[in-house]
Amino acid sequence: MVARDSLSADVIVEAAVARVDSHGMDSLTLRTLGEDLGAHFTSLYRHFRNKEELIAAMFEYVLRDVSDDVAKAPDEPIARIRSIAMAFRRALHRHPALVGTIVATEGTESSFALQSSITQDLAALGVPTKEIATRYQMLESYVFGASMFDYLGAPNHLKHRRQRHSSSGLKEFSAASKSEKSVDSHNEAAFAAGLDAILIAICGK
Amino acid sequence: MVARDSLSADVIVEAAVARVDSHGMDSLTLRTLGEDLGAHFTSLYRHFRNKEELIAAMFEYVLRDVSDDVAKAPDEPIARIRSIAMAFRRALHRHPALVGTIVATEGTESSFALQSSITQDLAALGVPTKEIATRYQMLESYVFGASMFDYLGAPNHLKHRRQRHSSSGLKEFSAASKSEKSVDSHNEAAFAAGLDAILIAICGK
DNA sequence: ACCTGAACACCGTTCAAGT
DNA sequence: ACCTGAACACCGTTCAAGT
Repeated sequence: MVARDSLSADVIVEAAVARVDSHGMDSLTLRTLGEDLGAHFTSLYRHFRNKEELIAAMFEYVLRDVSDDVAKAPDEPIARIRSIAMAFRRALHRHPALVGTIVATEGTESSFALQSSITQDLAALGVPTKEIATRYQMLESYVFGASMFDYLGAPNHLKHRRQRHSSSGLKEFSAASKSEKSVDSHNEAAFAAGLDAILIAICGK
Repeated sequence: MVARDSLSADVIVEAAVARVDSHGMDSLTLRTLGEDLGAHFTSLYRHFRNKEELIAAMFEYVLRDVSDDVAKAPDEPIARIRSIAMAFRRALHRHPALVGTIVATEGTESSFALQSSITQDLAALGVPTKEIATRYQMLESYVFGASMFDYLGAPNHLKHRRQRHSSSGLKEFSAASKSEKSVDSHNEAAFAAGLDAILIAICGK
């Protein structure tokens, strides 16, 4: 049905990302994806050994955006770490359903490069060598963890969070739950504030 | 096959939790669970409208442990919030595969009670009313998010994290990745330190 | 009333068959 | 060499049938 060789790993990954962006991770099946591409679903196995490998490629796809931002990050270690963390957050904010792909990855080249870079920044700040692993992990768990939690259920995460705020019945949450937009800005403000708190903790000697 | 009325919602939930504890969330299917219970898998529908409802009940099951600890929490607001957060963490540490159940829940009575309690603690500390929602969310995203990230892939999460530390090739991570036990204690130490950082940030005026 | 069994519409994955 | 089609072993869910 489809033109020969019109399928490539890149084309498939982009279609997969577009699908989860608009319909969520649950809607990603080989059959629906094949339909999006106008190809028989079994032909996807020519480019990916299995679904897990496709999902890992989707994660790499979002990491590519981050790498561009990292190149422009400032030199001062703390500002640099914050900048990298925010770049991750922005990438996931653009494709919230992709938080579900963090699961699958064993650790990619790009992620090791970032880990190495941040490790060096921490060392430059005078963090004792034996504390670096724990400090790094505080950052990693926070950035990925908070994003996972915030974006869970994408693309309906804002609707869900808003509903939860509303049905709590607490007056303190009525402003935040006014609209999906206000939920989103509260989300992002809370993330940035939490990141600053974590940064203060991990960058001290 | 099974004795009449031997099945109850509680029995099913406990069997489901036992299964995910030892074999992980992926292994939880109605068919395997029915086999564990010696019952036909379709008979589970007599107690839960669907699988999602069963998973919500599993989440409530872990919240029950937390409630006991909350009753014993100190009165001083900051210590109290820390104590509640650590109670959550401990409950999830006991059943790491249950982090996957956080997804499904819309917000349960128990969770609203905790939200209300923490909201009052923040108010007692003099946090401005209009900031409470954001502060609360910093805590919620941190506690659930970091735990989700740390325990992802349970019950093999320690093996995976250890592998990732090892294959990073960074000398700073060799001590942490010595054994699964050391990975675990680094995990928990990082969580506690991050929690303290978040607490400082959210409890200030 | 409670449990079983067959059936349905979906999955991911494999592999022989077409061109 | 590349794509298709049929088949397989699984899912969650529904519902008529047994007792």
